[in-house]
Amino acid sequence: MSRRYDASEIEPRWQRIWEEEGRYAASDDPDDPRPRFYALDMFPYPSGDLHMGHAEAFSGGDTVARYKTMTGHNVLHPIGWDAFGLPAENAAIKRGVPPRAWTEENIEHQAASFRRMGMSFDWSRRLETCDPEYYRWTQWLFLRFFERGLAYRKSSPVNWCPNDHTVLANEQVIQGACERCGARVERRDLTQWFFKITDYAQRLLDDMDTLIDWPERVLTMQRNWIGRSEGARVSFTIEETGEQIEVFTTRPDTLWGVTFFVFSVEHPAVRDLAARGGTLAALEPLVQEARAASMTSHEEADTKDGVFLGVHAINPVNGERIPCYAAPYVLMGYGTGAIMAVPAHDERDLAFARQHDLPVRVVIQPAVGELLDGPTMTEAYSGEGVMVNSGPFDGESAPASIAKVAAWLESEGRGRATVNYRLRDWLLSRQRYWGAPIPIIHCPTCGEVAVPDEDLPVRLPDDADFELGGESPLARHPTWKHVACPDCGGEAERDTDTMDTFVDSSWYFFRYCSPGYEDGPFRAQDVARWMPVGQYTGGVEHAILHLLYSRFFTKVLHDMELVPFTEPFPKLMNQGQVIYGGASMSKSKGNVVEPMPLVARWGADTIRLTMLFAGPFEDDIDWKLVGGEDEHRRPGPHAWLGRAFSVVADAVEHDEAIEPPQLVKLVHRTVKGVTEDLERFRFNTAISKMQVLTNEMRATLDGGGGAMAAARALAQLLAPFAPYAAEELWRVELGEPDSVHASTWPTYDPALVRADTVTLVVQVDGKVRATLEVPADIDEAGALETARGAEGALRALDRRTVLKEIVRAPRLVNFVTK
RNA sequence: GCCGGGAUGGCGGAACUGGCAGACGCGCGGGACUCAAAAUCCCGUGAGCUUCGGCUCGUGCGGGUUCGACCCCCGCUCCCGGCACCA
Repeated sequence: MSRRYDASEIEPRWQRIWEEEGRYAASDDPDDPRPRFYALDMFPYPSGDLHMGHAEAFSGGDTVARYKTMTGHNVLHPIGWDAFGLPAENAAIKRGVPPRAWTEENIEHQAASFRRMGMSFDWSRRLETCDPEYYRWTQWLFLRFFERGLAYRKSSPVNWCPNDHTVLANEQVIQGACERCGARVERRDLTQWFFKITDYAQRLLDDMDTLIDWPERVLTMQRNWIGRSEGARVSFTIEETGEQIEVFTTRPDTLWGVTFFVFSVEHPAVRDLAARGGTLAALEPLVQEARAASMTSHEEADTKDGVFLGVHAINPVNGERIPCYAAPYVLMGYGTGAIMAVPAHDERDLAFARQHDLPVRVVIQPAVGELLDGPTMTEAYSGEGVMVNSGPFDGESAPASIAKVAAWLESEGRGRATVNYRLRDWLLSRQRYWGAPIPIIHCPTCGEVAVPDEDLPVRLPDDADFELGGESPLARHPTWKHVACPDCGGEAERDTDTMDTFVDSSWYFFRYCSPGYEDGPFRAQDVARWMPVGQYTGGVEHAILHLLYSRFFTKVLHDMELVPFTEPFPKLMNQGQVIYGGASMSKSKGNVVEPMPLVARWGADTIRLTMLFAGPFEDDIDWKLVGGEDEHRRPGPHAWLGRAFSVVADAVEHDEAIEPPQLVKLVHRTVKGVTEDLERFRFNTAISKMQVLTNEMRATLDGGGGAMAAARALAQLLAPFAPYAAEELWRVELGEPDSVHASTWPTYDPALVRADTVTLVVQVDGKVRATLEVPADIDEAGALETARGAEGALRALDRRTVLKEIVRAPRLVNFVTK
């Protein structure tokens, strides 16, 4: 009756044929009339083979790309590799394999797996960031940033990973530990390269309003990371030295409540002040402790710790003399590294005040009748209220008065309104080998000199020594760094650091538009045609790092007039994680499931469908629950594909049988539903609708009816999800000459989608008492009439008085009796 | 602590604008086919009660709005994720 569904035979056959046919190449023909669509997946990092996360993300991305192709778009669906980075270098150290060899091997492995998965990539645009023809342009972009003052070198305290022997960006430090290896991050003072992303803080924030198709959580994370706060800078004078020290505060309305002053222990003025006040010995341990901690996290410190510096500050608003402290709870990395302490209205200041017996003065009273008392209060009050003890501002309501106070400070020359951001400049130097060398030459006479564009790329030497310790591999290389200065010709040295790999990944999506272009990173007209990206798909782990950096790069390129837009990815879709047994997969837990063995066992289509059917794309998938406890048990989607083959084969066998109108209508409804679901990336419900169609086809065929139109629609609707099975159904079972993936997405007739009859629900007091099939175009009177006659309603209404009738023809009638 | 997202059968999930809660699938139970098993197909499957007609309860908890609430409002609990002394 029906042939057996055998993915292991079907899939490799079509994979080969598709490659011979050269499908999936995007057209750069400017006369191609089709609208363009750029379907982009976050490019993978080549460590080992594909994992379940890749399988999930790329299954979704490929479904979108294939759907867009079938709906008449000229689709750009490229693939490449984020190929620089530490794991390659660590593998080299551990196993003696050169980083390039290790990387290439993994890439070939992953590329083969992607092909096996049936991904519709345009392989002709494939790129790798470790290719000199790619990093040449990474370096070129660095030099453009350098020219514009957006790449600069400075000495600053930085995060140092003692395990990976390199510095890290703030974004790569998670709770005081290295994002990559988990080692405790140390603080070091080093001279390093930075990108001036802080210049773009406000634009990065403002333009988020246009990213309406981004997940809310990603926008929130970026907003928090940029961390804009409005407030004021106020200058305090140190009584003993006459120095002016600035603080940043979001609450200038509490200035009259300042009772002490606190420096970060790392504040540049602290040592001298402590020396002056005779408290250097007490300060020293706190300084040492801070040094040991990372840049971003001081979690070891207690808010109550701190030492008196022996000096005093003068409050500019009332001339009061207040003691100065140094304390670890004040961060050097935020604001000015010094704060005015208002213990009555700030929790941390209050804790410190109580510990050190400092006065607490209330300057905001909440409301009449609930007066706060400084000496006895146990909780700081940061809410709204009326200003008291605040000189000219007594009686004003706070914090509404902030703008007024800031204006007053400015007119008095004691401060000014300002905006502060948490965002720091992007530290991009890495003291490692496997990255794009920073194209700068340090000349004893000319200083920092850009490598001339024509000398790019600055190539990595093949014969570096990767052993850890001492200097970085490039610094240690016997000849590599020695060059003549491009300006004066004198002896000079190359910068021996490489760039953070996030620099490579901040522009790869532009390169896909102009693969192999030799006169720049991309051709402006190619980018203008293809971009911004139509749909970007990838993991939420890039919510801050990659996505913020790429937005920054795009804005800089826009300012350079190289691209006509300011946001690269207007639409973003985050797939959920694939976990196992409620926990993320990890070797140490022994719960890692690999996708490729499952593909070998059940076929790529089944694995793709299992992932997309398991739930909403953005939700996590627990493979233990959806993949089945027993790996030998046939997955549900595999059984469904088997049924699909059997119904299509039956339909063909009985193609002379009449296709009943209910089935034809269901086909149209299914086309409509699947189309709408795809537009909203609701893959799970799209698949369920196809399953309903399959079930109905089975029933129809069993009843002697035909199902040819349904079979054709099913093959086409299935194509974006299960490309191999759909192709087999289309070309082999249905005998179509050309690929299903080149066919035009089916359309539906709205007249056929509309139902002739609908279910009328009859309620009594909101409870369902009967359901009746009624004509879809029934009017209110007819609906009411019909409902009155319903048996269930009559019974329920027995001896009750109907007070009101709610009629919503044709769906519902509700009799209200009380 | 702050911010964001959640909580629906044994399980994954569905319910689009406030109108039949549980689509579809998994699992489980029963049956057909088979010497048998696997595969496949058919039927059943929220809970309790039932005179087998139905009835009652049911979407984390407590209130509210409404003819009607998984959906809207107020107050909680718990879970997941992010940030975390941000002045």
